[in-house]
Amino acid sequence: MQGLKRTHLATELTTADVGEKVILMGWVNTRRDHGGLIFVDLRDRSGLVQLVFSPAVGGEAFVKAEKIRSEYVLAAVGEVRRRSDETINPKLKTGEIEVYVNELRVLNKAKTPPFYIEEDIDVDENIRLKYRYLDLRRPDMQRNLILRHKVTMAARDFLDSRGFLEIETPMLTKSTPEGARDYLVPSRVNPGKFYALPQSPQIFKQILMVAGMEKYFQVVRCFRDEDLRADRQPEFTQIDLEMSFVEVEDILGLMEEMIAFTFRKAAGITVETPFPRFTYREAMDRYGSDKPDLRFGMELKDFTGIAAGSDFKVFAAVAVSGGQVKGINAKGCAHFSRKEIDDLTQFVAIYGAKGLAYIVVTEDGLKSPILKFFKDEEIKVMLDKFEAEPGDLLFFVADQPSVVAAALGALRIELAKKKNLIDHDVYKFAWVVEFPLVEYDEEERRWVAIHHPFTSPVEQDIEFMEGDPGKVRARAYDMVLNGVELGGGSIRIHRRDIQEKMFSLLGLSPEEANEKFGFMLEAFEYGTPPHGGIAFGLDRMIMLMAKKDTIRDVIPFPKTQSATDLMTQAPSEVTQRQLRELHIKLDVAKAKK
RNA sequence: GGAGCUGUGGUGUAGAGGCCUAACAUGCCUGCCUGUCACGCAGGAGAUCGCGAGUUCGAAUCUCGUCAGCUCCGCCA
Repeated sequence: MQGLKRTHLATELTTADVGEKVILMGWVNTRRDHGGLIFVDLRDRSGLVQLVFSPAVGGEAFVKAEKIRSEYVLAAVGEVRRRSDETINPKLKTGEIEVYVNELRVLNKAKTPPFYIEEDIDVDENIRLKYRYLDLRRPDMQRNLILRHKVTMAARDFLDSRGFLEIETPMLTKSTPEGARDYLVPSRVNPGKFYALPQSPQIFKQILMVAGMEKYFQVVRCFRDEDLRADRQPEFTQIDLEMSFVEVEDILGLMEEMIAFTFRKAAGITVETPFPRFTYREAMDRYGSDKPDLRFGMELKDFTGIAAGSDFKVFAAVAVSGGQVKGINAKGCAHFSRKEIDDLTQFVAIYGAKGLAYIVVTEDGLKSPILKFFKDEEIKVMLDKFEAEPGDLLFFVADQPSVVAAALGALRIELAKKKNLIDHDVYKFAWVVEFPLVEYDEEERRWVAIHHPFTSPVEQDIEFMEGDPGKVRARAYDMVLNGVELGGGSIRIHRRDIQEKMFSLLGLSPEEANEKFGFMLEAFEYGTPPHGGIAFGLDRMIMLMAKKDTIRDVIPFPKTQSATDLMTQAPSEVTQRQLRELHIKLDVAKAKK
C-alpha cells in the first residue's frame, strides 16, 4: 500500500465529508468509461461509493483508470464532493457524494471472475462453491456472515449475563454407540485405535455439571457422518448449554428469553414469549409432525372411528387393525385437476402412503370415488369435522399411524406452499414436550433412545421402563420455529440406577455399558447435581433469520451433498507414508479416477 | 441404499431427429464517447452441447451407462 492508510470505508462517507481528503481501499465493482471521464464503483465490506476519474483532477490517475478492470484491488486518494442534483443516485447509500481521485494505486490485478459479484445471482452451485471466495464477496453472503457473527455475539452476551461459562470440550474424543455415525480419526501413537469427532459435547457437558461448573455453554462444532440435506451438513455448529439444579420449566423459560434477546439484538426481529407448547402426541395428532409449522392452519382430522364401521374396505381394514384414517381439508382447492391430485398421490407415496382418497366439495354437492361407501350421516360427520365448505378438497390417508402422520404432515406443508399460505415474514415458535423416551427399531430389533441415552424419563413413567417402554415419556423438549427443529434438550438422568436401567432398556449389557460409559457412570457416583440442558442448531437459526432455503448459504465453506468441498477438493487421497504411520491398510475396490 | 430434477461459449438461457457452419442476453477484447451508475454506440473473439457407448443415412436432440450438482425418502440419539 506504499505507505497509504485507509481513512474511511466506502459507505462511511456522507455529505458531511464534502471537501475532505480521503483514502479508500477496495475492489472495482463496475467501471463506466466515458472516454473523457471514468466512473468506478468501489466496493468494500461496507458497500459502494462512486469514484470519478477526470484528466482535470488527476491526469496520471485517469490514465491508470483506463486500464483497471472488475475486481482489481485499488487504493484511491481523492476528495469528497457533493454530486450535482441531477446526478444524485438514490439507489446508493452514498449516492449524494462521489470521490474525485487524484492518486490511484492498483494494489492488485484480478482475473475476470466466472460470475458477477452482485446481489441476486443465478449461478450453478458447483461454480459458487468452487470459487467460494468470490461468492462470499457478494453483499448477500457478507450479510449472512455478519448476521451469524451478531447472533453468536448476542447469545454469548446473554449467557454471560446469566452466569454461564464458555468452556471448551475435546474434538478428539471417544466413539460411543447410539446415535449418528461417527467421523473417526486414527491414532498414530496407539496403533489400531481411533478417536471420534464429537456428535455433540453431550457427555462432557454433563461431566462439567458433575465438576460443579453449574452453568456451561459453548458455540461448538459437531460432526455426524450421515447423508446431507438442505439443512444438514456433516459439520455444523451448536449453541450448546447445560445447567445444574434446574427443572424443565427453568430451561424453557430461560431459552425463550435467550432466543427473544438474540433475535431482537441480531436481526431486529420481535419474538413473543412465552411460546405455545404442544406435547409430542398433540403435535403428531394435529400436524402429523414433531416440528409443526404454525404459520398456517389445515390441521389433520381423525376419522378412524367412522372408517372402522364403514363399507369402504380399504379404510375399514386399516382402522380395525390398529391403523388410522385421517384427513386434511385443502381449503379452496376444489378446482384441482385430476393431474394435480395424481401428483399429490405420488407425493404422499414417498412417505409410504398407498393411496390418497379425496372428496371434492362443490356448490352442487360432493364428487368423489369413495362417496358410495359411506352412509349420509357418516359423510355429514366428516364434513362437519372438516368444517367443509363448497370449494374445498378433502384428502384422506389410511395406514399405520407413523405413515399417516408422515404423509399428511408433508401434504399439509405441500398444500400450504402450493396455495401460498405461508407468510415468510412471521416467526412462529413452539415447544414440543414430552417426547417418548424410546422407540422400537424394527431393523435393529431393539429399543433406541429418541433423544439420547442420558435423557431422564418422566418420574411417574419410570415404572413402565421394563414392561411397556414405548409408553414412557421423556423430560425432553424441542424448540421449533416455522416447521424447523431449532434445538432440543432434556433433563438428564443423574442417578446411576436409572442410567443403568436405561442402558439395559437399550440392550446394552452391563459390561458394554461399562466399557463405553464407565467413566460417566463412575462420575455420577460422586455427587451429581440434577441437571439439564439444550443445544440449538446455529446454522438453521441463521438460515431462518436470513430467509434462506439452505444452511449452505450461512456457512462460509459448506460441503456438497456428497460431503465434498469443491474448493479444496477434500476429502482426498493421502500418501502411503501417512497411511503406514497410522497403521492403516486400504481396502478400496478400485481407486476412482 | 433408493426416487426425482438439472447439465449447451466465462455466466444465465433457447434449440427436442436434418432448418445447427448451434441462437439470445450478459460478460470478455478493440475502438469511439466528459455525468454515468445494469452508461451508450460500433466491431470482434469465444462452445467438439458433462463424459462414454449405442440406435440411425444423420444425434445437442432418442436409448443405455457413467460423472457432477441439487431436492427428497431411508439415515440423522
